[in-house]
Amino acid sequence: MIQKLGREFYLRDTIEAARAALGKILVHVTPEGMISGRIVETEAYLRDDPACHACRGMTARNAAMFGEPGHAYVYFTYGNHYCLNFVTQPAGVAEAILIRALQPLEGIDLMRQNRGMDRLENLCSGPGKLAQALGIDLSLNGEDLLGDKLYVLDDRLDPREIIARPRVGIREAADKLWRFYPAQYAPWVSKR
DNA sequence: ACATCGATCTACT
DNA sequence: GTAGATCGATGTA
Repeated sequence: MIQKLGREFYLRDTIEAARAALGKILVHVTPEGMISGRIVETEAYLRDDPACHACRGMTARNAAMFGEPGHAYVYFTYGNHYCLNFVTQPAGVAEAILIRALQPLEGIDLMRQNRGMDRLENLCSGPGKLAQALGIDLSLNGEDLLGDKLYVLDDRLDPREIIARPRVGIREAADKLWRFYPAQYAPWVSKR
């Protein structure tokens, strides 16, 4: 029986959570139908990390990161794209994991429609892409991941090697290997 | 007020 | 491999 992840999954060390999220299934229930995919790439953002949106305190944009764990933090960037994060750690500790790629599972026709792209490997292989494919925007910022609209299902990941690399698109803390993906899912991730 | 730039993606060369 | 899109958040005046 596959279960929705509980609050305790998110209430812990963010790097551990970023690794543990690999293999889990992200589900968005939309009016057009259910869209889901397996999480195959994550990045950890910690409170004192200069690359983290919250490292200089709370603003209107990053407020969700300071809230309860197990909620979504969605932000808009580059004038075009939304990115989805899961808030970790207790309220007041602003940390999160960025969901960077999915292996498409359900609602693939909807994904193709939302993306205007056909190739399966190009539907969710990047944070902006997967948000577009799943129809995720700012209306889901702060959404409870234990609700019925946007949630995460537990699943087993083959206990093979998880690869750790520097995070993508940041200048600071380039020495930190806080981007994770399982070797066997490399075809679905944003970059090798 | 104004300038800069970003946890990106696509199209084009 | 590189440029252009596109706009809100943030920093500087």
